[in-house]
Amino acid sequence: MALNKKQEFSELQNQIATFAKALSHPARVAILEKLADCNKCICGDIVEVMPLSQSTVSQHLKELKNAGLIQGIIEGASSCYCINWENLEKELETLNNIFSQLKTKNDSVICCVVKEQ
Amino acid sequence: MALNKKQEFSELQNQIATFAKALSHPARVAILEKLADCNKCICGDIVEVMPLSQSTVSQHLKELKNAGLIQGIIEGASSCYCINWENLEKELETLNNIFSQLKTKNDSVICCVVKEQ
DNA sequence: TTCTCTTATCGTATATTTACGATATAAGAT
DNA sequence: ATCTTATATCGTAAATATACGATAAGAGAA
Repeated sequence: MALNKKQEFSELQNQIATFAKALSHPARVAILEKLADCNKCICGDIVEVMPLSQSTVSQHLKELKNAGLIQGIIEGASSCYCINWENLEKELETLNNIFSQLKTKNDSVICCVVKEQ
Repeated sequence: MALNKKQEFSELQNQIATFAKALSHPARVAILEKLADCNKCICGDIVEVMPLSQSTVSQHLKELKNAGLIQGIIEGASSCYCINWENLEKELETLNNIFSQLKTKNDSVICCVVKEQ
């Protein structure tokens, strides 16, 4: 079957999973690094430094855009991409917050003791 | 085709992608929340609160374990799972570090200007 | 207009992920 | 020894992701 059970989880759980999924391929991490690095952010420049075809890079760009982590604008014949820092930092904060909350909870609880081996 | 190109990316890019992939399904986020919350961490307790079958939950637990985010020990007939905070926090820090470094770089650069629309 | 250049999308093949039921395994109870 | 209980693994079906070449679409040059 492999039915989609994602809607059975909370909004927040899905939000974190969606953000993480956007970062779950090294090519997309590499694209974000390149976008932060280059001062023109032209699609072709990204393709040039990636070990992937133009169409595959375009697909990864689309996924990052859908996740809200980057923005793209058309500049004549080419497209210019930028990191959407507002969203990216918001997502990062959500991720950090949830784990620091969990840590606090976990510290006050006697959980299974893992013996050193 | 769909050849695996992951080894063409850097160690760090792959490390981040692997961590993100572990968090890229809401069920695995839910498991981490449950592990932080319950004070017994028995596999069956997790299965009970999840909208998934025992075998599927077991599979997700295995992935979290492979990513180093949780640890499991056998306690008689059942298994007890715990969050591996040391690894989890290390991975989170790596993620935070890379983006704060990128942000610093990006701030000093004239990137494509996105017009407000 | 026609040619070229750039990027997005389509079609498609393959790989991986997700999900479940069935089964194996191992511990504890009877 | 047999039964039960708990969990991991196997087998498998379906969904999704990854990757590429081909093609479409739109801009700018000739």
